[in-house]
Amino acid sequence: MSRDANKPSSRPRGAPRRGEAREALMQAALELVASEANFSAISLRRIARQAGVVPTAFYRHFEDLDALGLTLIEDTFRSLRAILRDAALSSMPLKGLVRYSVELFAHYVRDNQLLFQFVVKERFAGTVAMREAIHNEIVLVTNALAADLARFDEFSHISQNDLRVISDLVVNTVITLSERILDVDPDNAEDDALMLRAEKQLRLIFMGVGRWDSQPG
Amino acid sequence: MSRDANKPSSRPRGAPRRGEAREALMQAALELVASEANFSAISLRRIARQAGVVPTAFYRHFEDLDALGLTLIEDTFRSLRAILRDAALSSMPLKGLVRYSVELFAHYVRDNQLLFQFVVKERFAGTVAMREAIHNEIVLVTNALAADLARFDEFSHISQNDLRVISDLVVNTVITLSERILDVDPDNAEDDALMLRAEKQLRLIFMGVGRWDSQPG
DNA sequence: TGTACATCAGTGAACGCGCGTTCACTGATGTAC
DNA sequence: TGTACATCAGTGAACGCGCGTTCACTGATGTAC
Repeated sequence: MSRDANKPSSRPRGAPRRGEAREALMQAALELVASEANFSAISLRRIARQAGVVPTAFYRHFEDLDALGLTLIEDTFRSLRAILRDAALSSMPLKGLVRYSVELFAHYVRDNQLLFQFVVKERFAGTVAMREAIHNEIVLVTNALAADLARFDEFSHISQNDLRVISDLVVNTVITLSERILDVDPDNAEDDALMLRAEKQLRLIFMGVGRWDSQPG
Repeated sequence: MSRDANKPSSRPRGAPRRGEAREALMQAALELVASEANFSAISLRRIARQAGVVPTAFYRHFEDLDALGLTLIEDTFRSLRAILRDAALSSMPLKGLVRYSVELFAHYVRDNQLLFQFVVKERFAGTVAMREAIHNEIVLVTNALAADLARFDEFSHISQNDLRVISDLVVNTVITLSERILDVDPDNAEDDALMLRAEKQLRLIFMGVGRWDSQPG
């Protein structure tokens, strides 16, 4: 039991402490979106209620709901970019890279379930601003992957453009994996099957790359 | 000019003729979803207004908005299944199949732009019932593709399970293509680039299949 | 061909509700002295 | 260490609005005779 719980307080039970409302609103939005259809289906008032805050307090932290949504997207990808940077995939041997990457990514999606659920839903169903923000971030990830692949000798026969085409296919496959992981109970056996399938698909793609000729004539 | 336009009528200009309201409501929903974020963001009253019908008329044709959404999904896939059946891809030579399939599908998506836009948006952002309906239909398409592939000699060394893994990757790649086609202006040059990229990705996959071994060990 | 009637798609008024946003306020916290 | 004050996060009442849904209705269409 925390000390606070024993002290008399004018602050309602469960309400966020001063200065924590912003985080509480973001978390509340994520929770509601995860349990409902999507972001446009939930109201400012419900988010405030879930955050334990009065509706008008919302405006102290965000201009409107759009601003909150964009902040959630930015946060998700800032964190994802950090993970991908720290993973330093390009310094690994190609052998084993696929399995390692799939497991890393799957764990990361699980650890950030609510954020990814939000992004998956808003990627096509969000406002134009949100869709563009997500799209731009995915393009950045794809470009980074293409640059990483270019460092491997195994891909020296592939043109820069084709490396982007291949990276695009890889990224889409990994996105599909994460969409599926989010649909499945965390400690379900199905989870392993999803990862195994994605792994097979990525190995299949890289097998094709071995035979690929960037200058067909 | 139609004869109706010359006859005096108590029916308001633009309002659907008797018995056409159901179609008008479905079309109105598609138009509004295409111009807004998604289905959950539009109201029964706006759909009725767009259809040129009074809100209560909606209940003559659908129990609620959910029922309308599910009907749109069923219609989309009934039509798509018919196209794929008639295309009879499995009776074609494998050579040239990729280009033909990509072009067929791209044209079909363009011709049914509003329906596909609806499905793309609701695939992850819809109600549970809508998401399940879409998911089940995609599984059916994937199974059908696996069965088609099994008829080719080129794939005789692939296990049934691996054929499904491969079909899944192909279907996902084609879904991604259609999502992108819907984001782009119809007579834009970018359109060809999208098709070319998808074509390359599919050829890459089938190159991998040539080297694939279903019994590694 | 004409008439009486049943059907039922579409109407229009009305309801209570949750919504986003405004406004003046309160009172806890941090800072200057 | 104590006091006065500025800041500003959070409050609570109030507003007008569009919403989904109900209900009794109207009147065009198709059918039986």
